[in-house]
Amino acid sequence: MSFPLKHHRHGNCARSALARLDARAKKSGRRVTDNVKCVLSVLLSDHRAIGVYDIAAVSADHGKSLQPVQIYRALDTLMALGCAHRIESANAYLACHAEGDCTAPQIMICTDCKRVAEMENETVRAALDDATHANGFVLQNQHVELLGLCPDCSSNAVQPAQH
Amino acid sequence: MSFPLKHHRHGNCARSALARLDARAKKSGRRVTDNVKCVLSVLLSDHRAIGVYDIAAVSADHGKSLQPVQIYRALDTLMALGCAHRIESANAYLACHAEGDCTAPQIMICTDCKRVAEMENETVRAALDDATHANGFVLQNQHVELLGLCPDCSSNAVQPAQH
DNA sequence: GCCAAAGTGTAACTTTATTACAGATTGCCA
DNA sequence: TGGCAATCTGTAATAAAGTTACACTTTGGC
Repeated sequence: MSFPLKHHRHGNCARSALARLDARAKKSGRRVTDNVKCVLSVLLSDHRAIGVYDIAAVSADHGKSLQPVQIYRALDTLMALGCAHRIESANAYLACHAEGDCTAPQIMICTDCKRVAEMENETVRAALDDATHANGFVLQNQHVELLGLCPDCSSNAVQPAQH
Repeated sequence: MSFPLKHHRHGNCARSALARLDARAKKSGRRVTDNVKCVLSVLLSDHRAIGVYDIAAVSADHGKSLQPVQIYRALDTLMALGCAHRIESANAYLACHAEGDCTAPQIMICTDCKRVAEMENETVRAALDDATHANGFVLQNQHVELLGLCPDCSSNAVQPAQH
């Protein structure tokens, strides 16, 4: 999933993410509890990564007060179900917007507007497999975080009058 | 640079890393202060990543007591000179063992013995360039951290008697 | 309706990283 | 050569991120 269009119907993409959570939880025998749903809703409110203590603040604003440990637990569930990702370089978390299984996404992070987009590029995956294999390394898991400018911000950058 | 052989001459690879630090500092007009040299020495003592508070402990054992902020400052210098890398997924730091400029390494981390190796694979780099470009994303910087088993640990895994 | 598994809530605490600020050192050049 | 700006140092306090411990509650299967 690439960067969303400026005026995309965000309600739809949030709704389908919640539906995926339900489906996957059922399949794996986990419960979709209030806390989990609440944390995912906060993550879904934006295509940006958000830290745990900010999740707590937003969630408190919405009338549901959660302690850090409760949010970490909810995030563990969401990540186990592939419904959220952790951005290592930002100590922050992100709702997954991919339709299918999204186990090893490459994550693009705009250094300007902070929006985040995932992709699962087959060529990148194959190149990483080959390169690690050539070193005798058995690849199990990966964190690929790409920093740069999203389409909107890079076109603004060459037209500074629009800032 | 791939995983070191078990009995490689570690003194040599540490010495050449310190020489690179001197050369690069001279070129960039920075000073190689005691603190910087001390922190790099600690990093060079192992092909594993080490956290700041552990660097402090090791360095104190060696008779040089450093506060966290002093170590963070030294690491900033080392990273700016390409002599150290941060492992985002471990909140830990690593001496760079590459000979040339090492601005965007792919880092392999053994989940068993914790040793770390860098590579700068051209095919991976090109694949990431292409994939981001196809999304209209201007790539500036990247964190590629690959978790798995190093050659030694993966061969042990299929011969459990050797554990 | 009982029981084990899973989830909740609260508190204290550990680990990682940053801010603030006053003082010392260095290298340049006037 | 001595003064000054830039850089580096040391200390303390604090912020931010993540974990542990533990007693309690809910849930779903039998």
